[in-house]
Amino acid sequence: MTKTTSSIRSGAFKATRKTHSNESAEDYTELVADLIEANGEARTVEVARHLGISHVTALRTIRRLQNEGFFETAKHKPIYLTAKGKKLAAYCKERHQTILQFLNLIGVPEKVAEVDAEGVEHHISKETLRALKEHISKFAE
Amino acid sequence: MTKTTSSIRSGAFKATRKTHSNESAEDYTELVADLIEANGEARTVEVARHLGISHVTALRTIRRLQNEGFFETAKHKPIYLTAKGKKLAAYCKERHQTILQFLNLIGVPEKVAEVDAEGVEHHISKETLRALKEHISKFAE
DNA sequence: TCAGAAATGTAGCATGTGCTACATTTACTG
DNA sequence: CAGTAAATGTAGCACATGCTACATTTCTGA
Ligand SMILES: [Mn+2]
Ligand SMILES: [Mn+2]
Ligand SMILES: [Mn+2]
Ligand SMILES: [Mn+2]
Repeated sequence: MTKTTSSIRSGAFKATRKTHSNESAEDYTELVADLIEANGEARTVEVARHLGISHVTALRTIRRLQNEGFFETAKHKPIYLTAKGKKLAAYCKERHQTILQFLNLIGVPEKVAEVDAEGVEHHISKETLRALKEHISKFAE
Repeated sequence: MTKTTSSIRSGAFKATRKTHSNESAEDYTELVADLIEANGEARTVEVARHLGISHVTALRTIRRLQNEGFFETAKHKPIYLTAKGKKLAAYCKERHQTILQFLNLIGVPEKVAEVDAEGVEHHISKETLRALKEHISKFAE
């Protein structure tokens, strides 16, 4: 008997891996935008503190994201968002909010909702985001 | 002016990183269980094909998961799930299904739903899963 | 102003996961 | 049962992200 090879759905796994490779960009830009709004500027140590990682890891990742065009920064200077970075941050922040709102709506405890939203957000496509929004308004009638 | 340090929510980021470190275990055990059900056995190449990665990467990861007690296997032999592995696979499969069902309910297109579910699932806590189920039954009245 | 604190940066290490190239073993098929 | 195809395994590379230890620069307050 030859193997049925049960369909092969590698596409979803490939997409998930691609999403993961973009997660830092999403979390870092969103966080940097928040810090700038809250403190007037974003500094590496502060990014590290909020992410719960060492300042060295934050430094290196910020440098990579600068090379990829999300940040602008110089030695011993604060971190600025490029237009590309601002756009990504704004999209992520809005998406993050929508997800939190949804989790809230269906009765997930606040603390848990915050954790789940932080992980889930990166995997929510534009289509699902739209569906979530529509569902929220429909359900909150 | 001293920095406001805008709350510090590093807990959610830490939890997300921990979740990621467990993702392979979840996807691999679920997939291996599926393959055993569909084909009678699970082989490394087949796992690799379904995940869309090289057989070498699959081999190495399966070995790690064996050391962590999810699989049992020997050279040139198929992959078996331990009790621990079976338990994880069953939980993940059920959760995966629930999420797909929910995405379907709110009108996300099939293909997109499959991709989103594959990524999102790992970040859905027991609390959110329960809330999702309740919401599904409430909404599908 | 200037000494100590805070921030930034470098060096070097680890782990997980991705790859190709090549070797060996097992399975299938004529 | 021999020869080929498929599966498995090894070696060795890359990259992202985590860490500590230590060096240097900048900021700050007495
Ligand atoms: Mn996040
Ligand atoms: Mn976020
Ligand atoms: Mn998955
Ligand atoms: Mn899954």
